[in-house]
Amino acid sequence: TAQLEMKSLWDEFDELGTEMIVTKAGRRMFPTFQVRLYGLDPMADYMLMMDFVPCDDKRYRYSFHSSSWVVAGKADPYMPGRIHVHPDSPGKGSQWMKQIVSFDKLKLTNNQMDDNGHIILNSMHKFQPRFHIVYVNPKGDDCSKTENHRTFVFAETKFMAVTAYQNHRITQLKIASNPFAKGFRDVEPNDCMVEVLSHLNPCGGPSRNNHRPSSLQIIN
Amino acid sequence: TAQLEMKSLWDEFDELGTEMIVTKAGRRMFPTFQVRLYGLDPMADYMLMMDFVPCDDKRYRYSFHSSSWVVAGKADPYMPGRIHVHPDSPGKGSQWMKQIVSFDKLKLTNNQMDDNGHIILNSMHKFQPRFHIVYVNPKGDDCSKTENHRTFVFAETKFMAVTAYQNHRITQLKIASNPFAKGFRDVEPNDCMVEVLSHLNPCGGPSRNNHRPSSLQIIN
DNA sequence: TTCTTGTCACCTAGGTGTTAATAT
DNA sequence: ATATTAACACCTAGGTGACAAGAA
Repeated sequence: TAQLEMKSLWDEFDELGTEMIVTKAGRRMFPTFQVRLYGLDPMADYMLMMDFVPCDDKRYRYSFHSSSWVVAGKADPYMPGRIHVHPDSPGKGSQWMKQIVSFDKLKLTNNQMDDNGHIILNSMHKFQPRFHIVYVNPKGDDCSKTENHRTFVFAETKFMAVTAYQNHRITQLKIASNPFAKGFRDVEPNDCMVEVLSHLNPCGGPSRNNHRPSSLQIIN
Repeated sequence: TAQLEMKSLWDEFDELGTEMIVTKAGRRMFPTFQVRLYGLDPMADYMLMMDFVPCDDKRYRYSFHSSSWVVAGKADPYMPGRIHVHPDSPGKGSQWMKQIVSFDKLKLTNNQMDDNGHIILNSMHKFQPRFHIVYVNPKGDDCSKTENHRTFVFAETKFMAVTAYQNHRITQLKIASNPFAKGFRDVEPNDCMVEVLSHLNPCGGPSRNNHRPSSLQIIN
């Protein structure tokens, strides 16, 4: 069995409509897809992997008027998606279970010609990440004889691929929760941010920010 | 078989008498111990590891008068050294051979109570790094039946463990060749440095350095 | 109009030797 | 005297959204 890490953060994003940036060079996901595993055979070898499937065959655009995503036609053609194999694969069950498994090396791109092994997604399309555990048979590899593959889908991790954020509330939640975006935080985390930052370091301290004026800014 | 990477850089250090810093928190080696492997069974599993053995049972001190290391007594007691297992272990022969194997996660410490898994060394003692390839038998693990272990020693990688550099020429060579010490370079790499920097980026460009006056400094 | 691209300041994270203070 | 420690400025390396310019 597999349990999604940071589920409450994923839920917050999902309620707003998660967006993930795709770039030519490849962009990491945030939140990062992380799972905790239970019930594996400690001695057996497993491959862990992820892929992404379209949620529907529609293309979307963001309506700033209604602050929501609206259908903008039929989906662009989608090749059978690439599979991202966790770099620690193959590994023993005991190894995978003794700590959280993090897919932080996985990157998303919109470059159909990508040769860096990144996951290729169509922008303005909706995707569902999937997580796979594959049991590696040591020798007698009788294909399709035993159940050797298991797939997990966490609905709260679905997202819209974008080249630039559309929903401003998503942008703000990313800035508030992603440590690498700390440079864009305008105010110190206080009362009104508690529910957002409770997933992370609760004592983040004030941020310094010189790129834009702000009356609440703390300069030190 | 195994081939030492950056051998010419190791040789330069060895001629001066290599020194490696040990700290309580753990310090990486520089140069990093890296090898290129050949002749492994592509399908077989191997563990790759390193350990460190004393070169002698002496304790040294650096004589600034003679600019050399002199014996300063008998060696401090030395526990059987820890073994550093390469984090990609176990891995298939094909994996190990398709790229340089780098022990850049290995750290040296002088803290006898270290619980971070770092290599514990006595300061002011001389050590010889060793590299081991261990063949992992899949099932019938009859111990000491077949030769399943191989050790490589590169004499040019021996070094003195220190808490602070003693030989100033070693300090200068570290600064000139370690990218992380670029902040201490006083002059741009030019003609007289070619043989040192030929192992690294030959077009390093000038460095900016404000912590000490220098008539040759380039400010931009 | 709508979407994409490239550059940038600002971060996180962590590897350097220096230096002054401390220990032995 | 000699050896060790801890804080520090200065790097490498790379992950952020903002922004202006470009493309469709």
